[in-house]
Amino acid sequence: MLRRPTSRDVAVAAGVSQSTVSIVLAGKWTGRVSPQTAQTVRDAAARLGYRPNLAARNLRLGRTRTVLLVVPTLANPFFGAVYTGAARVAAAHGFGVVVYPWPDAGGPARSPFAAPHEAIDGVLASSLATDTLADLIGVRDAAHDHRTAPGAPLMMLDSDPAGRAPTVNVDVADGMRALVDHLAGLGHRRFWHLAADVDAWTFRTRGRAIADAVAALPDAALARRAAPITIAGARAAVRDWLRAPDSAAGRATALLCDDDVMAAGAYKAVRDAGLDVPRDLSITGFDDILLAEALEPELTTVRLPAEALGERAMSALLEILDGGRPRPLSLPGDLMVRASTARV
Amino acid sequence: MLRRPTSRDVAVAAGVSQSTVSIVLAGKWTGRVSPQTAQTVRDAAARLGYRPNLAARNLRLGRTRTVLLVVPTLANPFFGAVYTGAARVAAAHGFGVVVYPWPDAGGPARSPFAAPHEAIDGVLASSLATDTLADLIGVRDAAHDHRTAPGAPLMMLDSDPAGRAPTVNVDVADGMRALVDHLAGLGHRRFWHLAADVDAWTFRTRGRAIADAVAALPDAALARRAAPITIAGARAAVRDWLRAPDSAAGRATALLCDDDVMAAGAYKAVRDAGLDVPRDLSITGFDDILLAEALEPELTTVRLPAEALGERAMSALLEILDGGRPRPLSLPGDLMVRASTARV
DNA sequence: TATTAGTAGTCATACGTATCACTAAAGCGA
DNA sequence: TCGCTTTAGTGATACGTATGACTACTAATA
Repeated sequence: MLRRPTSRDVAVAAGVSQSTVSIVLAGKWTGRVSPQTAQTVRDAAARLGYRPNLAARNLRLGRTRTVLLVVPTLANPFFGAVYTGAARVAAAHGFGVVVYPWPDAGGPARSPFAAPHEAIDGVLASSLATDTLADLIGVRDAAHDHRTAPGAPLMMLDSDPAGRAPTVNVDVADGMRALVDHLAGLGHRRFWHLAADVDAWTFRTRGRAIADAVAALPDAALARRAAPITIAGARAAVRDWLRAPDSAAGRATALLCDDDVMAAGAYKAVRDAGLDVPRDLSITGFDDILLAEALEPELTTVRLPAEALGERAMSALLEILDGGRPRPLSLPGDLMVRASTARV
Repeated sequence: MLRRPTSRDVAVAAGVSQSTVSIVLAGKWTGRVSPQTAQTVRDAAARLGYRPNLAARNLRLGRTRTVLLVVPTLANPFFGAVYTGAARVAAAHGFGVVVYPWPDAGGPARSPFAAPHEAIDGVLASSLATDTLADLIGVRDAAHDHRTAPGAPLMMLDSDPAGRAPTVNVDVADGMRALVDHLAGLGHRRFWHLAADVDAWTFRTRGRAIADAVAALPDAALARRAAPITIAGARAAVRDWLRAPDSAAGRATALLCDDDVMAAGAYKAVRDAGLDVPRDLSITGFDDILLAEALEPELTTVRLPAEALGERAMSALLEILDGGRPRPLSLPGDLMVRASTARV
């Protein structure tokens, strides 16, 4: 019956005590063990294929060097990129990252901590309602001591900065303003905003930014409709809009979509109506997912710095774990001017 | 100094011993504790907000009820769907799933087990080279006892069934055959195959299936070129191909792409050449990602049952953990006939 | 009454690690 | 030789849980 080797097995093999093995393999405490002994221990460990038992280590230390990354869904590659950035920074600090899609998996009723990932030092959450999540996991006060969740420190990403947890965000307002300014520069004055029918900070912010930017233009008009974030949903909404434009403003010359996927649906509705993008209607998206470049014409949109966002958020969370208080941060998006926008 | 409550704290609050708390909260062992006592314990636990310490439990039990899901990347939503299916089945059995993108994060040199996720009962790996991975983590023999990784049981998904680990696959060959038959039914006889330049089982299988299916047609011709799985890469390859068709067969009337993304690139190359899809060239993809429906014309492709795949693979892995030996399994893909294929 | 069977719960222990408190030996100046 | 410091290592312990072995008590049977 093969058994996984423990530090005690290594100790026996190396002819030292278990304490010595632990000291050597921890790496610190140099000077407590002679170089020769240390080498003997390391050799024995390698020979036996020893790997520390993490459950035991975590129990002993009361921390796990693991961070939970909560994302709304893995169906959107944006969150994959956030993970990549976060994991890179975490790994550089000896931390691991566990991904948990929520509420995508398990549904809103099931707390992320109903999952067996509970052995966690901190939580990084993306694009979620801060306070809902904070309630679920119990945000750490300074009074709490340094144990594993619940009560783990919470860092938010792409979320309402007015919430209870510190945030790292994309400067969504700035990105939307760039889109509106780009369109205004092409002579557009009558705008439609196809809004995502999701109550999330990022979409509320996108809507407000459009309203503000258009309001700043002389003689500009703006109408707004909501639709689900799907190709079919956006297609239907824009189809109806084109058939029955709002009486006052008439048909817009530019359509700002909350999201690239909705823009894809808008393309279809425009074609359904026998019109052309961008000749009859300029269209913009937001996010710059793969889709944006695949569409014909290629979509003018704003690229979100997903990996950088993950990196900065993880840095901030690690700072919190070290007792720091990171300041709120905003990263700019990149305006990607492509072929879906044209002069009126 | 607030401390996270332990089972001992609950015991004190309920006026019983720690063992009793453990027995009650484990749920089994019924009959060992009277209903009244059990209720008292549960009340106390709820009042204190007690949550078991997983590190301690894992150490004690020698297992974690957690499975590692290794996927090549999270940039592809296919793997998000695999996760969703796998997590659903796992949760129903009291297991959690930890996602690890590999080699996407960390690179090939870094074993998945360099990450602090090592406390794991089994590994589910998707779309990877079985033997490479098996070497890295050490596939479990029957001789090993039931401890955490390395040496954890391995279950593969969308991978070579001839490898050392059991597999759950999409019936890729059948899907490709369906595409070729569909095209043949539209009168096509001259085919191009735009192959992914990635050495993976699924792509090798796609290529072989196309070759076999075309060979089974009378008077049919097939040529093949490789390209990276990107819009730009596929676009360039198809552009060259259209400019300089292979001497013998001439320009094909149907282009089979290994992947939807490559099909998106092919669309662009066809337009660049002043041609039309599907009038001048029918195009097919594979996978049915969001892109397929966004393209204009919508792409004929094969939908992979990603969630079902995750579900079945997780079931099989749990069966292995129970000492079973699941049989290899293949799930059919769905032919999605859309507008990118037409009569010659 | 003596014995057995069943019920309700407690005691003690081990999982594998990291670290504090300790010791034995050696070095060293006076 | 004596005290003092430094070096190199060991012993013991606790983290929080689950569970086998045990006990105290009650009820049933002979």
